[in-house]
Amino acid sequence: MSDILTRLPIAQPDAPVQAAHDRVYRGLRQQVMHGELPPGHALTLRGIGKTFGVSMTPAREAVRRLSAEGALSISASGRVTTPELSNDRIEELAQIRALLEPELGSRALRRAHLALIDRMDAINEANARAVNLQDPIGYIRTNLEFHRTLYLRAQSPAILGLLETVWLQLGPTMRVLYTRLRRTTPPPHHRHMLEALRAGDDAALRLAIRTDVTQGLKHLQA
Amino acid sequence: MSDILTRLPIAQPDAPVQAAHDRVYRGLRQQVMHGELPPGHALTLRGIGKTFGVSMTPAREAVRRLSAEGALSISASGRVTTPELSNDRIEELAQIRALLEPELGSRALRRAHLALIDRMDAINEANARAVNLQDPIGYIRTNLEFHRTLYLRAQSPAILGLLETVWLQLGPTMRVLYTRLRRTTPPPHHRHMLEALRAGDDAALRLAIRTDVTQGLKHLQA
DNA sequence: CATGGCAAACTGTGATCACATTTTGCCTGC
DNA sequence: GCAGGCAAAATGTGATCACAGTTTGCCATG
Repeated sequence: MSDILTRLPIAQPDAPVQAAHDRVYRGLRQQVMHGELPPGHALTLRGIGKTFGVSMTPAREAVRRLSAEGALSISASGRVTTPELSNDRIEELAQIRALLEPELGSRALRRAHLALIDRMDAINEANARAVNLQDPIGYIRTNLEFHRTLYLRAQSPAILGLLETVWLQLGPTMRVLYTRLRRTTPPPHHRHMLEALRAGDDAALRLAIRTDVTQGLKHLQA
Repeated sequence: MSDILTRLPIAQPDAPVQAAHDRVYRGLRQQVMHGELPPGHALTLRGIGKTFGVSMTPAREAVRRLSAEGALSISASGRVTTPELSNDRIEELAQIRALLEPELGSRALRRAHLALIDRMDAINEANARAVNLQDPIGYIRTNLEFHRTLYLRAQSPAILGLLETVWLQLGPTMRVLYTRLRRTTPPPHHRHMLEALRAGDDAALRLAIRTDVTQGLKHLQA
């Protein structure tokens, strides 16, 4: 049961032929978003190419695309690393999440049905298991999947797309955050979100989401 | 051919050495954001390269970066065009502006001073002149500059960066909008924004910005 | 006049290469 | 022991090329 949940959330039903640069892009993107790479981790085009079995050209395109989304930083001399965020930038990104995510939740609420809430419940349990296992990557993955499952219902691809780039930028930082504080209990506000969803309470849902988003990142401010 | 001539490195005393792909990126980005290209306009890598005097490689990188920001669309077969937005997507992007821009305005308000307001006033007059001249590109440019001048004061680069990608996506569409409705009066809410700024009234500023952003794009909904 | 098809032109993709710059690591001299 | 410097290795950049897929334009056919 949990095997399904640990799989990639975005499963393309019909994946025709993936261009090489797209395979590289997706692979790197998942590594960054799920916090598999620490902040400041260095990458090389030749190394990426070797990992994915392609030449430098597709690796460069994937890197260029990811750096445009803020998932990777490129130094003045062109070297590629995962970003190291300042506290100010983390605060800004948290603020963006606090603005966009309640809106997405509200839009999803109008279209939500019981099966959706049940699915979120299951993901939340997988999230709790990741907490018990002290598995930061699993924690980040299930946490994002919990939110994304709800927001997909909002039918607002532009907003969700923008939000995912924010998640991307926070990926390496969240890894540090969740490895450092070794939490022992799952995020309490996921329960509040589920309750508000069942009750159809828009204001309560917005508040629960905003609190969940804001609180998690507060702990990082050193 | 004059191929050799276009490839000769020309010594530029003042200009810092700018990577070729970055020059191409900036050039295309400005064309898109200022509405110099209509929605659906086709571009080719070889054509872009020729325009900027570079080979396909930097052109491809610039295009890849811009498509990651939503400034360009890439078809299934890899063809590059400016995006043609659906009404739903326009509504979403307007909603994002309505969420982010009041926040940026509010942050800027705390740091605003008289010289800033004067500068915005001057830009607004240039905007009015563009209206009189029926110059859509000038109108879009000065309109964005008006907003950006304010938001730069917010000292929130992450939020502003995200917002600029939204502007980018709306560029070609705004061109259509403003050429179609041939407005004869400048946007009235710019005045309200300036008044709220002078009064230091946060709530009034947020409302003025939200209205300005929302109203402009309402006219496009067919 | 409309339609189908086919060849030519066009276009994006990925590999490879030469080159300039940066980074690394070692070794000398103090 | 510690800088400083220098050569070697590593790295990103941009040009070029072959290739496959797509689009275009023209002509024959009905």
